[in-house]
Amino acid sequence: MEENELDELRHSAAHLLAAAVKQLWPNAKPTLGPPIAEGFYYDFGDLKISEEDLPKIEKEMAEILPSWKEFKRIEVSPDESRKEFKDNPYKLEMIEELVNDKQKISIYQSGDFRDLCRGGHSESPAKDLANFKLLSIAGAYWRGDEKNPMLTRIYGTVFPTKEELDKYLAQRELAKERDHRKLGRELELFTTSEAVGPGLILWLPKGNIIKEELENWAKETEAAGGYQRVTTPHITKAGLYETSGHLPYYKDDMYPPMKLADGEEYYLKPMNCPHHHQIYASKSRSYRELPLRLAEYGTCYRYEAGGELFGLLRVRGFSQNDAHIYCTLEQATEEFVQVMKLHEHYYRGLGITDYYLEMGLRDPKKKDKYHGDEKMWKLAEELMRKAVVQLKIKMIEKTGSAAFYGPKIDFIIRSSTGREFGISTNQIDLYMGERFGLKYADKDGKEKTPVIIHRAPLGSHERFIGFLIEHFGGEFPVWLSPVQAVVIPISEKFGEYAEKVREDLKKAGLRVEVDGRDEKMQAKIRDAQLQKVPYMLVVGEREEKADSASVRLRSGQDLGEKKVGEIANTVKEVAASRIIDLWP
RNA sequence: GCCGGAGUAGCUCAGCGGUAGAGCACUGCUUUCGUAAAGCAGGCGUCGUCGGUUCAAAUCCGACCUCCGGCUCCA
Repeated sequence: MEENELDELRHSAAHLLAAAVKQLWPNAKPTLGPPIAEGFYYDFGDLKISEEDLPKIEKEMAEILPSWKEFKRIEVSPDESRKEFKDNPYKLEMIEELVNDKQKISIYQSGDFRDLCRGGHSESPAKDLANFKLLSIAGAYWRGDEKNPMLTRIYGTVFPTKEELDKYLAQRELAKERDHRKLGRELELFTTSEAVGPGLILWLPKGNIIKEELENWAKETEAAGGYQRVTTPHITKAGLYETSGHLPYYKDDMYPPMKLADGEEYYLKPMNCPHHHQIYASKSRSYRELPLRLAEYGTCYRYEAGGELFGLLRVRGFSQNDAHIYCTLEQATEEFVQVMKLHEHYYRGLGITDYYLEMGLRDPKKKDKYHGDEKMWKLAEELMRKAVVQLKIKMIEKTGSAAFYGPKIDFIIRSSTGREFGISTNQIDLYMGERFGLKYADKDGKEKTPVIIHRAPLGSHERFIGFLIEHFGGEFPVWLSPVQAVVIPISEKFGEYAEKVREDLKKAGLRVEVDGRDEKMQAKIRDAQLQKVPYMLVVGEREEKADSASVRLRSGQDLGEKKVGEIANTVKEVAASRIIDLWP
């Protein structure tokens, strides 16, 4: 089915939903009901319902549906429409907008239900709309503006066939199973504590292994890419953010300052850039030093609004895979290309194939929200576009989502559950160098201001690991697996041999545990399986005699008996090469 | 921050005015086992916090905190 046909189907289902709601709650005020990526929603004013009402609404929808032979378009005059929707201030507002824009006003009628609508419906709704399902209920601001009243939104979906609907619902279930918050608890990766504070992640030993492995990878990769590592403190004087210009924009999103006895105010750092700029400024720089690439897993704190917090994906404290590249204007595009390639290198390594770019541009109606002159904005955009063109990565544009000091390019990656993660923000920044008075001596002896590239390919540990958990469903590649192998003695008699196998593998640098509990082998396999341990090494009499272990992969595959030396070498190789396969 | 929902054992959840429950996990004993759960026994809790109503509150009411579904926001 064509995309717009699917949209028509979904938009039609939104009408059906509104009809059912009107039937059940005559005072409800339908507002807007568009199709969205995975279905549709309809927003209602003056409707107070809960999830338990959804089946009732579905039933009503099913009852109404057979009477919907078609959508009939009726053009009406402004006055007629004002009269018809006199009780619905939201529709009246839309009518006035249509009148102002000199647009025709149309009403679509299906069965007994009439709705103000510009059209785009299925041809024979009674037939087409059978496979719908209401999914959830939520609040949403009228017109998406938080100053407006809160409406009640009902989400649903519809598909041309029952098979497609079932498939979609199964996918939703899978995503639920893979939710990083659920797996994070079950696999003992991270936790939070009310005593510590919301949005502040406590990494458990197993989660910390993933964090450190990633960090080591980034350090290695970036060292090879010419980055130098630095470390900067977590707090800083308010003046630094006055210089950067962030303070007026982000004061409310920062933890309030600590006031010292001498009157000085210190903030927890919400980003690393200004600190790195201070390192740049610590001595006089020559063009010969450029590009100067300063990298740090910098820990930042942002006081995100309470309702924003979400597992590992939106937190108040996070460690960013951050770096700033100081370079000449001529070097900027090539450096930016390298940064993009670095992203792709990381993604390839983790089997992430589904990603695209989003370019954040200024909202042309709100130019006073941004700093810097027209020329600077145009040039920054141009330099970044030049880089993107070379890489042929799909890019969409989004007006209004630039930083206050320049356009930006975000990488959006999609996990195997379909969830999208905005993972890294990149910029060619022609503004902050000036603002911080950064200089270098050029060939001709003149002082010039460096261009600054901001980049963080792996985003923050928190969000990136949140992504990885869902992407792999907890089945991490061997190099990231907190426990790489479990030795399972089939009875207590082989406990000693199991310990010896563990020692041998430990010597090879692997993370191995022995499950020495007084349980049946089947139970131990089940538990290792639930912990998603890549290798289960079963040992009994045969293995003890042969200095071997029977290898079961978490895929369920039984590789049979292998010499301990071979297992150690193979697993060591698999881990060291950071591949995703378990047994090449 | 806003709308809606929820907080009971480590986890999943039942109980909804009259002395706190189950399964899993945990501990002990029996069992010594060949590729996804052996059996028996035992300990398990300020029922999110504070306040109120009541002879009596996990249960009813209020405020706050935290979490969940969204909205808005994300340097």
